[in-house]
Amino acid sequence: MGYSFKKIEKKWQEIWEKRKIFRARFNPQKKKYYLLEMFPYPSGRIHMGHVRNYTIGDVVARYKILQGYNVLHPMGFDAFGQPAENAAIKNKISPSTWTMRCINWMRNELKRMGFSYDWEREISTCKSDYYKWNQWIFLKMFKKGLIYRKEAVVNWCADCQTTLANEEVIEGRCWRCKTEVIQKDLEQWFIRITAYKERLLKDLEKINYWPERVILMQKNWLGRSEGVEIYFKIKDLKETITVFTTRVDTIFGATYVVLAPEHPLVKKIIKGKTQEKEVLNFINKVSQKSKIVRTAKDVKKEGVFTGAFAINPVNNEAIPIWVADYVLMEYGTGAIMAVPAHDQRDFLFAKEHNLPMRIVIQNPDLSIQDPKELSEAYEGDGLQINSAEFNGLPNQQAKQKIADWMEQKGIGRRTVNWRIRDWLISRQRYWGTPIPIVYCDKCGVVPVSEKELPVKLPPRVRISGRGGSPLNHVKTFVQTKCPKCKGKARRETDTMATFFDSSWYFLRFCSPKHKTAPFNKKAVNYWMPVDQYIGGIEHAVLHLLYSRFFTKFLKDIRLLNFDEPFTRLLTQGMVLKDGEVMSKSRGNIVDPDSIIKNYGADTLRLYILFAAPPETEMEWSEQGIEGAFRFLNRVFRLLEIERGKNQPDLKLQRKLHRTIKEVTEDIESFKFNTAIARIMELVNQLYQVKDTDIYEAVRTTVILLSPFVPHLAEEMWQRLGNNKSILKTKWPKYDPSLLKEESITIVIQINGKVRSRIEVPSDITEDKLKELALNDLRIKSWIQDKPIKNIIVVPQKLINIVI
RNA sequence: GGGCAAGUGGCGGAAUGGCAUACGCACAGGACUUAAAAUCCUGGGUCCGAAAGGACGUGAGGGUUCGACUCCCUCCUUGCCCACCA
Repeated sequence: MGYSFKKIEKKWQEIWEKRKIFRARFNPQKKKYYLLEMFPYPSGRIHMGHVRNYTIGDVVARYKILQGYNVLHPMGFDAFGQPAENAAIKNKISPSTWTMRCINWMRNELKRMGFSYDWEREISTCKSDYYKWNQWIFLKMFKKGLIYRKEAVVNWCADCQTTLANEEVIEGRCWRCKTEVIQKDLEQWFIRITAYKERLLKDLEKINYWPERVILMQKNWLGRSEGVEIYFKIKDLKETITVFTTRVDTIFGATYVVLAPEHPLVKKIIKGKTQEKEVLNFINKVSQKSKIVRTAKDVKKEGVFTGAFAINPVNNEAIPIWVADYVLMEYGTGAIMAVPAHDQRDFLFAKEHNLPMRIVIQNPDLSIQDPKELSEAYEGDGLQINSAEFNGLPNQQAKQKIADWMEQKGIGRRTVNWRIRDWLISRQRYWGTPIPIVYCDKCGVVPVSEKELPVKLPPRVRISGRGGSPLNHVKTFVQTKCPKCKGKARRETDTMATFFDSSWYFLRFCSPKHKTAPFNKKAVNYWMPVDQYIGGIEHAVLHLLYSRFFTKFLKDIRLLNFDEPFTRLLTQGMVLKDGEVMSKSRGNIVDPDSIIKNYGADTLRLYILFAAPPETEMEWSEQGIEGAFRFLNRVFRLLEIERGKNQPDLKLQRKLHRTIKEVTEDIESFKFNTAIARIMELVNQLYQVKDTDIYEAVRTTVILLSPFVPHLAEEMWQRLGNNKSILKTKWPKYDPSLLKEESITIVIQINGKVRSRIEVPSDITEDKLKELALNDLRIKSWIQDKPIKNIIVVPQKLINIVI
């Protein structure tokens, strides 16, 4: 029952489409607003997370349209990727057919939600007119030396049969299938994102409207840390071990050195030593372990002595060199100086293997001098001891002095270490952008020339899911001519990681059909940067960091005139059911389609916006849906209330204008839940007034509601006698003179507790107010004859009498 | 282990130094109806009290303030992010 949402929603969706109401036109005369939501992977069905994300965006888009902005609000599909291959194997259809089917299905679902997209700008990354430009950008980066191929220890997912970027390894597991990731030695393509690390860090300061925690996550991911590189000569060998430390103040306490098992010097220093075999066995054992086992908390740190010694350059002491699994090749130099008295990990390892300790920083609370008395490492500040000429200095000062001294003597150097690695982008997969590279026996690695783009993905490829890149088996693809010497050559068969595709799609939306470049420069410099970006927190590092990097690169090759792509970012909260994230594996999914069918898109939109503020998690409730539906019916019935004779009284006028003010401010600050609550209050009041002409009030209410429930608003708008779309009207303005009440309730407190309330004219003087308060009967009986110490008056609000 | 959020009625949530619990859900009562649904109206933190009214009350404890859900300190719980990061 209820209003006929099915008919109404269909009707307006057709009208919007027919009248091309959301078509965005390039127009430098008009102030632009680029609103973007993260485009979906076309899995086939939209889920509540999508609905929430896109509804939030749609409110902003429609609000900005009513504010008179030239709004760009596009949608597309992040269509390459592995699930399509898995589906292809399972359903015996090609990834392409499967993906296109999913896209069609999803586009329909999105349209049924009534979102204000300019569908003429739709893009799919799996189409060659899109991925051609992936290849083009790849070649530009290649030319600038930002793309290289090298053999490296890489993350390998045995289940997906492909490599993974560091960013795609979550807690030691594949981000997609959760299989434990192992390390493999492979030749792979990398993007030198590290060349941009300083700018990626520094420009975070320019970003003022992102959630603080996203900025922080990016900072942590870049992981800049200042320290000192120290050179340890190896005794009886012409080699040097370089270690990195942030605690150079503890150098005099270094009692051994540890190399990562993968460290290239290990094999050299054990050669011919009695320990050689034992060390090799140990290295072998460690390499068998997956990353998740190796970094597990409760696992004991293991290691072996190499038989070799290193010379501590500050005191020429010979200290033993160990190999241990707690030192990682990926971080720093893959070698550390161990200071067991002042580093808990070194402490535990030293205890386990009976290695010596030396205290060099005095703990001010605990004057232990004998390391045997230590129960744990002391990592705090204190005065230097056992540190030669630096004794007695506070360690933070000593840090600087020791670094200066080491630099002078050439035994160390200040340096900055970063956590971020270069970005591994090759995947041994079919459903992705072919890497535009050719291998020629004569000329070596040769980039495909721009004119030959796109290197098209061949259709009808057998995908087994096993045994490396499927493109390897496609002769017509692999066999090609060398772009340089025209001789026989072989194509690269790896494809690009799909994060490459999504790192610049927001630029393509500005001119999606542009033929001669990835985007039209004029269009992109008009629409960009994205004014408001909306999506999930899960992309806080991966996608957002890569997109920032692409933008900076494209600026450097003079295609863009800005270097940050997203001005504002909103990360929406997840949709929960029974306190848990909605997911297939938990079986607690609510299908948006069934809600649309039973209550309509407007009800779904209203509920999802009203249930919680956009940034926090929201709990799904079927009863909440009922409530939203009931409210919309109540709104719709406003049309049936007969027009009364009386003009709206001041009370209603004031309510109306206060509501305009509050709703406007709430939308601006993304407090949609309270914006809707304010409108509900207004509607409640419209039902209270009797025999009054509420036409104007209803008209305004409908506009205020239109960003949230656009179909219902359009229908009511039309029935109120308007023949143009409500989107062609203007957002209402409030009359400031109507915000002031003529009488207000003042709270009277005694010692901070509410004891009485009085109604007074709003322009009352302070003295008059005090007098009224003190003469209030209830207050009088509270005060009696107690002395009044103080009276605090908060204008328009309260008066506090201290006795 | 480090960092960042958050903790308010039976439930979702509101209030960011000034009336705690707006708005909605659920619940209860009433009106309409032959009846039900729908709709409309009313009620509601807890405890004491017949009532008027009072006491207590925003995870726990302390502090600042005339006044604290809000600011500060300590702790507890939950969530998220990072993590043998040298």
